[in-house]
Amino acid sequence: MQASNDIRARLLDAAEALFDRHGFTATGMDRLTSAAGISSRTLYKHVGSKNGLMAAVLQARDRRFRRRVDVASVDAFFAALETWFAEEGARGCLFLRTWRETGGDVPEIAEAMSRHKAFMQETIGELVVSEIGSRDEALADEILVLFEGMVHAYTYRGEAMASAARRAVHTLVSAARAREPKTE
Amino acid sequence: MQASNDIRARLLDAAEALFDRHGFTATGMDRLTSAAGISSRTLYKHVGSKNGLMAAVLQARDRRFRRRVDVASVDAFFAALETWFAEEGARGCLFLRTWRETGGDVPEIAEAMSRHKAFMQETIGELVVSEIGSRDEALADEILVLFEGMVHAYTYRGEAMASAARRAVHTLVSAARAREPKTE
DNA sequence: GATTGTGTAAAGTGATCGTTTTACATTGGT
DNA sequence: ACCAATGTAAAACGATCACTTTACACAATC
Repeated sequence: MQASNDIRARLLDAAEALFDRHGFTATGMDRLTSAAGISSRTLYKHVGSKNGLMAAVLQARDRRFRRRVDVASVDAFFAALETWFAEEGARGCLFLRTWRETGGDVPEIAEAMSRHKAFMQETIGELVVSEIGSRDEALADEILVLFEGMVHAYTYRGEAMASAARRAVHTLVSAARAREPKTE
Repeated sequence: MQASNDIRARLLDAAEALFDRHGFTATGMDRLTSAAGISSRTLYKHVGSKNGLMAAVLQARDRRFRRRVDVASVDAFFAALETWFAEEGARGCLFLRTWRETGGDVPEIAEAMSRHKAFMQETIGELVVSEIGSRDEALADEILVLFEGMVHAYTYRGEAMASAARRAVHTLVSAARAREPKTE
């Protein structure tokens, strides 16, 4: 059981790196098995199929991501994103990328994407409350656009896009506070 | 020559639709030839390879996109984007998607992506000038993040993300105007 | 100490990949 | 009338695809 967890963790780590770097469709099963150091028989025993492997990878990535952005303020949220990119590199949202690469036609992948994005929306909504003092879905949506924009623009423009997003989010929050000064 | 242009146009149209809908790697050459109604020999005579086809598709798409966003104000720019999405659907930036799907390893595709993104940056920079009265790279970068965010968030949240982006861009431009009131 | 579970290595499944080739029909210009 | 260009249909190319199967090794459990 412990060895089984080891194997699964090794597989998911290797698969996440390969899918992220080379794309889902372009990564063959032989590359995955040899990178994880396991046989193809074992891989299929554990995750059933290539789609199943991707779904497991996305679930693990989502868990890791949630831990990373468990912070108290909007600015800390964007700072956490910036740290993630600096440490792991930024190649765009793996959920969206895989969802689109498969034409949205793979249910397990579409659902993993939906869950992840719903969590992001809820997280930002709560951060807005702690910033503004009340729910403000309009502001939350604006910040969601900035979040998504930073994730993707960072891939080709780098750190400048992180600074831009943080400046913009500060301006938007200030404007919202001035508009509706419930707290302070 | 006229028939040759017809064939090429038909090929690029069909290929763009298939690549956009199903992804670059997942779309096979037989699907492309039968959708365009041409033989594989003709396809290879015209574009040389699958990568060459994608590069040609991206170049045509870039031309079409530039015509669409040839507008006079930042708000008109986002309005043009919204119209594009309403008419053609939004499945994320085809340049970024294809670039990442190929791991950034196909030079012709990487260059098409770079050219397109450089144009976007320059276009937004000029729109900021006409809005603010002078160059403001910081504001332009913030708007670029909003643009990229709208493109990708629209794929899973729809029109709400277009409204959010337009609200946010208005707030950012107003704040910049208040900060640096060169022209009125 | 036989059984059950879980692993490996490696060959084999048929299908599909991108690309080339062969053979032939149609066309427009000199 | 002929030649060169440009198209089609279809077979063939070897490679690779996701996935399964066969045969075997080493554990721990009852």
